[in-house]
Amino acid sequence: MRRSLAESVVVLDFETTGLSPQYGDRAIEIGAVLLEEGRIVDRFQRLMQPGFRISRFIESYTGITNDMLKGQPRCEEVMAEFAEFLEGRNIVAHNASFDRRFLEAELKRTNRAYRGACCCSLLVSRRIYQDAPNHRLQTLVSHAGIPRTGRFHRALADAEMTAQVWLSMIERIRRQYGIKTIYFDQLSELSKIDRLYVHRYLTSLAGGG
DNA sequence: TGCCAGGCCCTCTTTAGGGCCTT
Repeated sequence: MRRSLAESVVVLDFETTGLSPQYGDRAIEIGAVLLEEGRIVDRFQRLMQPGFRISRFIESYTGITNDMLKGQPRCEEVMAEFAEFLEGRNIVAHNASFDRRFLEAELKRTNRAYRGACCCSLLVSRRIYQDAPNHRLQTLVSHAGIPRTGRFHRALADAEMTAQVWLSMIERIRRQYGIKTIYFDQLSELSKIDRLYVHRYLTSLAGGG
């Protein structure tokens, strides 16, 4: 894995027709922001046609309607464009296993593959915001005092707010442990360790050990 | 349509079950 700053990543979010690409679900919207040294420097947002009508539940859940999807490009076209935006950078997503499954499934249809690393803001938040009432994106935005940038469950708004939650967690670690520079792979490691050992792990980073 | 998938995480656990997250 290329060692990159934790604040220099692509934060990604998909809206989809359901929960499982293996059972035929497809992406209908992708939203992503490019973070460079803690600032949003680029954005990517596209609606796309999944090839079939979406359910009323998804229309209601996302606010994306079948009418809105008429005339939009097919997933394959959008994913080819997004692959250039991504350029092998590391990814952050809220419940990243979900977005990664769709990313890989949709890229595969264009004979591409994602080879970068992926870190889950949900898993990190369970360790950094152990005091939050729950770890849904909407709750964390409120818990961290982050302003809403749009409608929840739309891809770009969710990607932007996930990015702000991500930066907020990094800032909390910095402030609490006096760590100047945090790397992506260190937060990736943090997302896997037992919650009981979070303090010990971050203290070791602060000490350079 | 949202019971459906998959992975994490807790506990009444580890030879398991169920809640939390994502759409």
